[in-house]
Amino acid sequence: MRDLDASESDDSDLERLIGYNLKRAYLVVQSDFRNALGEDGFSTRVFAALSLAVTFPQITQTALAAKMGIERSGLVAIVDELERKGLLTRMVVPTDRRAQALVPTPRGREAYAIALQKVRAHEELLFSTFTPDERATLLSLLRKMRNR
Amino acid sequence: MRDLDASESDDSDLERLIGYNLKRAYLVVQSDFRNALGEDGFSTRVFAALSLAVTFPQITQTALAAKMGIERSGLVAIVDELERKGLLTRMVVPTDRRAQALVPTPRGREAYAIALQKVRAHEELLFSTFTPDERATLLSLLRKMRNR
DNA sequence: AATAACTGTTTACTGACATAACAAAATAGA
DNA sequence: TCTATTTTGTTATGTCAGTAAACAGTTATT
Repeated sequence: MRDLDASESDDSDLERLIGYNLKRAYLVVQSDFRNALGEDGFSTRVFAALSLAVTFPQITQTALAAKMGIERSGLVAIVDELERKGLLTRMVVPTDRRAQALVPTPRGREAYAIALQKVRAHEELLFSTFTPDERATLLSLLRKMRNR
Repeated sequence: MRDLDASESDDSDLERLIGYNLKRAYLVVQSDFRNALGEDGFSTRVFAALSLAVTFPQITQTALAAKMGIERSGLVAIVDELERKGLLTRMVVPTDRRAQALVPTPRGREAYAIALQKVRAHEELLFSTFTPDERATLLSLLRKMRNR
């Protein structure tokens, strides 16, 4: 799904709204992401979950959902997928029998390392026309938005 | 749906990816948008369609879909909604009996003007901690992304 | 001991898209 | 001019990402 917009910079109200441009830019990244990771690759959210599980091993599902900014219920399917693929396991937490500690398997760590490289290469390509300065600026402005 | 992320700047791989930050920033804007427009307000895509119909009256559905970057089939429901609310009409194109020219009604123009003001006020609030320079920079970087 | 709160889960729902097929109409090619 | 191709709007169907509500089991509070 390429960007079909023929008249690129038509000077409409819409084009002057940050929100609209943010959405369009996000769709560009999103649509390229999967194709960068290939057929068997993760969706963005599964990649994000795996990344956080690798970075914070033994994280609980509630904590992970909070970090991702989604509901606990939504995380279930994501963890199911990663567990089914043998990339992480739900482990018992001795101190709290309700909770599940998410622990990446060795294969999970491997798969993540590979995926991360692909994602970085993908971003490298996507932002090849951006100077390092522009990338850093964009990153920090987006971070600032998240923190309101 | 507020941003539940407690540890704001945990220095994970994810936080260094532009794509991830873009997605999170987009979700912040998206979730605030509807609530800014109130109960009876438009969704982002309906607002976008109305905006373009007002800016380019008599635009055809195919052209509008192209401008929005979505498929023609997806636009049908959006135009249905706007027509049902009496904000625009599908008019006959004399030169091509297949096409429908989208023409905003006076009420449509009014509703759009009001909504646009609300959206702008919303962005003003959302970016209240941003300098004019930062806003302009963010806008131009996002535009640059869209054009690859 | 009783009540409240929390964890992971299921189920059902929504919104925002895509794809494929279609009839009616327009255009291009022979 | 006749035929074949393309285009327009539309319907039907499916997918993906997410929410909300309810639930059982467990832990915390009072």
